[in-house]
Amino acid sequence: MTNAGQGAVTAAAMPAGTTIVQYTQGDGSQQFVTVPAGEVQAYQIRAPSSLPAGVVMATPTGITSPQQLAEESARKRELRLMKNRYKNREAARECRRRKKEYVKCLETRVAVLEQQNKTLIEELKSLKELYCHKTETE
DNA sequence: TTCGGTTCTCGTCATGTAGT
DNA sequence: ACTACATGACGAGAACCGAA
Repeated sequence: MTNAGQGAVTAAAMPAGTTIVQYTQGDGSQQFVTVPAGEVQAYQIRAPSSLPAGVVMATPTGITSPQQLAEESARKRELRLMKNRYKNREAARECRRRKKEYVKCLETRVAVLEQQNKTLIEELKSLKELYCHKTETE
């Protein structure tokens, strides 16, 4: 992350006391870093007009020591976990929605089959009666 | 009214699977 | 091998309900 460039920050979805910095790296890929509240000053915060309300740009300053790099990678790891959590939350919602829908479908099918079963039972009954009368008269 | 038990809902983690 | 996604399992909190 030493080649970090500029990025967007949105505080809205973050745990209290942290902010996310999104970097655009040299190769154009997006990277994220969580920034504890106390460290926000280490970034040069700007707010270009092209970004949505509540989003600002940030440029990190001087991350050079091994310790800082370790902290940085720890932040990256935490951020990755956070992003996974977010995605998984959505996935779980979707999964449950599908499951509900599936169960509803099954219940509908059960109702239809029960009705068919009733009809068939009635049909069988009347056929039996018909058959009985016929054999009686023979 | 309130307390304890039960059910529902949601977020998270772990794990399996398919696609690249 | 790595990644993204789907889903089961689990725990926490909310909602509901009947008994005291």
